[in-house]
Amino acid sequence: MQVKSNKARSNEMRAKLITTARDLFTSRGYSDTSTPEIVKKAGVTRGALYHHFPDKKALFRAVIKAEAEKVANQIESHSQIEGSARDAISRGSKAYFEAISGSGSAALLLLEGPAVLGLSEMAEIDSLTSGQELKQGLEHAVSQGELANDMPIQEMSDILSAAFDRAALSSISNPAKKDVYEAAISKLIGALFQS
Amino acid sequence: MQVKSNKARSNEMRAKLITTARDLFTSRGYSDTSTPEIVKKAGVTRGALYHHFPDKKALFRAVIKAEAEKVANQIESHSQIEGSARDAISRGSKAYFEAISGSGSAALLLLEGPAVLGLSEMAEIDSLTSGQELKQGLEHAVSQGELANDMPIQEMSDILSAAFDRAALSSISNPAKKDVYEAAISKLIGALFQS
DNA sequence: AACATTTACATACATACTGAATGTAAACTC
DNA sequence: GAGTTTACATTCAGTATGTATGTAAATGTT
Repeated sequence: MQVKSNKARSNEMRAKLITTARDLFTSRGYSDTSTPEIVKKAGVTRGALYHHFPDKKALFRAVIKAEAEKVANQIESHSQIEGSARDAISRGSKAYFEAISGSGSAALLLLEGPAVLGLSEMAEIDSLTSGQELKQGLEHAVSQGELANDMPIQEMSDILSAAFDRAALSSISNPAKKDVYEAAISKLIGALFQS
Repeated sequence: MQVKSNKARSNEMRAKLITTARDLFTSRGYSDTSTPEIVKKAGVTRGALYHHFPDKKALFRAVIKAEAEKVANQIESHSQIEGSARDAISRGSKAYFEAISGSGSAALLLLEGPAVLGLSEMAEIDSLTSGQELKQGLEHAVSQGELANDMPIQEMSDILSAAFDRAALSSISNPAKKDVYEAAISKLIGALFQS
């Protein structure tokens, strides 16, 4: 009689490694977190880690993907598509702002991720999770005539999301100014729609 | 009779280490560049490196500061303070965009720097070099009545510069779209001033 | 149900890197 | 010009990554 199936064992091991690594990467950063530390805290050996992940970077990638999905889920649960396109974007950006600044892993997603995996891979991960929402919002706004149709949607969405990311990061290192950053974002969106 | 003064030796050694490290950090990133590699390419030993810099991160910091100054100098040589505040900001942002995307070390300054040194230290370095220009431009615009006086200048400058940075990075990984990103930035600035 | 094979992991090892300690020749000080 | 400091080179200790190997349990086969 078997105690546990291989698939279950693997899933549990992967989950344990990912969540443990997440905590350490979050508190100490990628390069200052060693694989011996991770496995020690997880109560396993490096053999397990290197059985499931080809290298340390792959574990990091898995952590980033899991976190990106968490953020995406939280956003989705707070987004409705009603009212004007502008309102939808305002709500969406606010939801993103809250989700990422409350996630406890903003630095991971917005600083370490791009540096370790590169911008293009991060963009790919984002596009699979939450990155599409803003772009779709802008598309909708253009199709509704709320924005000029010469708007470069992809690129504007790209640079706007960078502005949102920075607002979230700055809010975290300076919580007293969170409202001001939120206001700055609102102003920016408002300006875009008024022009 | 002495051949070379100590001060000169030190300056030359530091310069050699910094420029060599710059090239390697740029092409392979911070963590994938080892100090043995750096000193080998520079034709010296690790003793020299650790004599001049307390650790690898300090060398990286010196590289970043040198690059930030380069960018700042290039911007300064292209900036004039004439015309409206809005025009000044437009020209300034364009100068920044050109300087950073042509510097060959955009990824270093915008991706590795924040991840390795942290956002707050990078903000400090920026403030000593080029980071003040946008903020001053916005201040000027408010004082001239070109922008509403309830504008949160510091925070808007912060998130706008993040948008500029992203535009530069995206332009580098997708050079065909450079003009479009430039246009997106112009549009964003224009929107801010029109509202 | 018995045997063969694959999976999941632990252990052991080779290699490489960081940073500190130590040594030495040249430059500066008085 | 003797003593001290500076600028490096060399050596060493500790630790990290990734790989090779070993082993027990699970799974597949007949």
